[in-house]
Amino acid sequence: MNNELPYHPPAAMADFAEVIIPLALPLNYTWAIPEELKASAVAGCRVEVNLGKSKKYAGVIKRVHTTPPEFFEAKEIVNVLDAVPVVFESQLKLWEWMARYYMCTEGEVMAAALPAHFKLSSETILVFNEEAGDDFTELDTEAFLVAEALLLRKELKLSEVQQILESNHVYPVVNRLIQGRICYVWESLKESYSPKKETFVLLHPDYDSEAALEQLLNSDPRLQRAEKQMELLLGYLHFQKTEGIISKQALLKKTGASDTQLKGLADKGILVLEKRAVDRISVLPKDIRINFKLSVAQTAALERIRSALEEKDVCLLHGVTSSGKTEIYIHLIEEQIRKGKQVLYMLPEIALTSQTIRRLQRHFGGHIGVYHSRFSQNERVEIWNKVRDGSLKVILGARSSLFLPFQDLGMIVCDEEHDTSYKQMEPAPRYHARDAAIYFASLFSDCRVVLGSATPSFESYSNALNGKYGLVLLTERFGNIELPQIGIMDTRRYRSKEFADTILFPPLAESIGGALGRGKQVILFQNRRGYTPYQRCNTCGWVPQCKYCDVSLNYHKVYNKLVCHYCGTSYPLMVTCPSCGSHDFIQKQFGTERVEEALQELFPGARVGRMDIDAVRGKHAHDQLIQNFEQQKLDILVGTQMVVKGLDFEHVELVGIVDADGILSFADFRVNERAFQLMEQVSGRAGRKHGTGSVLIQTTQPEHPVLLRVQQHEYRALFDDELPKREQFGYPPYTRLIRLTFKNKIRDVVRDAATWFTTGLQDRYGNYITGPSEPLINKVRNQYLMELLLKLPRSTRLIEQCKKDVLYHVALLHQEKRYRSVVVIPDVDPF
DNA sequence: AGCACGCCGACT
DNA sequence: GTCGGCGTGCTC
Repeated sequence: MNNELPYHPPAAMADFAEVIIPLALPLNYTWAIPEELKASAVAGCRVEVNLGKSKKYAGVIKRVHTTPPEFFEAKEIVNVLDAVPVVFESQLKLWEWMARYYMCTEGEVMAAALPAHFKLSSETILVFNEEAGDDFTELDTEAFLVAEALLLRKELKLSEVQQILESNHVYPVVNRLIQGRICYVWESLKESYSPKKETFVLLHPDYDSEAALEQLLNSDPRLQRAEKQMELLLGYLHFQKTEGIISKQALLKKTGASDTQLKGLADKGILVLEKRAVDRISVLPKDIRINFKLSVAQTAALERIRSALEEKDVCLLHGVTSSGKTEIYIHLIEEQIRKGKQVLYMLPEIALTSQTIRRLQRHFGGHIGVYHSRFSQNERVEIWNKVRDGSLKVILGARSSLFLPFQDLGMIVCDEEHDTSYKQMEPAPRYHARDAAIYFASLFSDCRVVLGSATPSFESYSNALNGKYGLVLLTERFGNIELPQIGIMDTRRYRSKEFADTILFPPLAESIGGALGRGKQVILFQNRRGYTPYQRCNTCGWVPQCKYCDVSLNYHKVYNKLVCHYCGTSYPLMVTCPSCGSHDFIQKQFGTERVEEALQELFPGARVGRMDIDAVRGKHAHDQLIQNFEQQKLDILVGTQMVVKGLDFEHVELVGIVDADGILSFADFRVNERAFQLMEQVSGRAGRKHGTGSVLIQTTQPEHPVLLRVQQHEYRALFDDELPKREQFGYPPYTRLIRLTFKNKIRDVVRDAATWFTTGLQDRYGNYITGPSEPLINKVRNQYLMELLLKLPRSTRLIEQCKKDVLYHVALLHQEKRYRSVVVIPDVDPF
């Protein structure tokens, strides 16, 4: 990897700019810099450019130079949109690296990196041609309607034309209007970030002097008969003295006055109402408060991390659940802030609850900023700017926070580093935030990475064992709480008819009852959402399928509908079987909703909460649910993966894993690693503060080796069990994977394309190719799929070469007429 | 990603 | 005959 940036000539001399456009263009385009913009067109700034016939985009200048393009005439940049670059050189380097490593375009990276509000949209506007007059009799009905509106309004957005015509197909009409010279088209870039405005109350400058104010209060005739207004004014003066500037909202709330009273004072010119832009991010005092003591074990771990980071760029902290890793991070973060450096603290999206945020804020106050997908675009722009100008020192964020414009980064913490949500699956860039973070850190002079997990990914763990990363172990739970007792329960004992519909078998049911009886809480983990996986014809066994995807539909009880979990399409319930005409449908039961229902039958008094994407879809629903459980307003929490993520509940005594078989039967080389991580993490939710908790696992394979490892909390042993198999079958960490997905709406075409493509790679990479094969789900959104897996030895040179060859062969494939429309999606390090 | 261009089926 | 469906190629 070449980290050297090309030499930048002084800005004043540069005539051309290489610009990244937020599109999947295979290479960056060049625009000419007009004389008047030469001073302001610098790398990292956004520019407004024309692309194609009429479209405008806001792109980012990657570099400026003096080499005129050979094969085309460069168009001129229309405008420079930023006085200060929105991104620094290090972001541009990260984008470039990501595009190369993950085989996508820089434009795709840019689209993912920038908050939507920086990616200005071009909005077509129709402008009325004044010379057209007002005789529209020659026009057809539709064009007439639009012309009338234009005559009246002079300008119309394309979206407004759509409204007028009640149709999305307005282009022909617009074309006719342009042909008839009724209007012309104007493309304007619209800045969509708008600062939040709040109305503030000020005293009119006439009363700035003590004397004038006194006169106003004592003898102004306008206030003599307005008792309420006088009251409000006095209230205002009081708050102004104690709190300085006050907003209208706050004033009215504190004084209990009405809007009318305030307006009265404003109309008399005594008070002034003024709209001002305010920060959306509430400002906390910027102090650092470390008011806890590390345990002996934590202190030792902290020391070892420090010394490991003197030699290595990355250190893996392998600490059992509840060992207090966060406190260690807090100390590490504090050191960086004191040095004036910035820190990025990454967590899986779902773990970014207000619980975690508040915890960090308690220590770092206003130094900390939070960045994740539930924030509005306006909020993201504000955080972006504060990271860029250095006023935020610590960012607590999900994977996309890696893209923030850090200038002086001293450390990146990647907590729960094994978590698969660090990998973006769809769309491009399909990057892994942990791996990209390690590259990103290398761009700064002195920036280290700390990875933390109770169940490290095998990749990271083997990097630690082979000395590439430092390794620090923390084997003791904070406060010396013991790890939970894990019971494995063989459900094959309950095969008789009477248990046909049972999902919570007697031992688990009894344990739940016991815990509830002691006033304790219970978490039940069920790996599947929805009520039941499918509806099935009881006569012929037919199962309803999605029209666009090759999957069975899931039944959702709340909506009383069938839903496809791949494309989201919902269908009404089946009444008649299309295959045999029977009306007898059964619902094979499971899923979180079914567990919830079983609980209500067994424990009618218990307060049960359900946590899965369906139940917590709203913005704050997830937080709310956690809070309710935390405050013991709920007794039992039933959930999918979501309950696993870094939550800390004091009163949970029992964790039940309803169906371990489902977890153990995934068809993936990583099943065992995953299953262990999942079960170990769920178990970690038990007994975090008051005594030992217990875990009960329901399974039909009680002798399964992974379950035995889980039972003994033997991470290392599991790693040692699994690694030889990885080596034998050529999987990570011994190899690097690249998965290629082929997509087309004709099944035979994808199949042949995949085979044709594979043949092309056979010569060089024959030994490393698995497939092509049809994936388990072979059709999604009406497109048939084929997959090819490349298992490459870990030689950077070979991998780089292979990526180039793959792209070249994709180009060759597209030269074949039959395969022209086959889409090939590379996924590097798929998960 | 748009959007224009161009080539085949069902309509005034 | 043409209107409009979508498959294909191009944008500095």
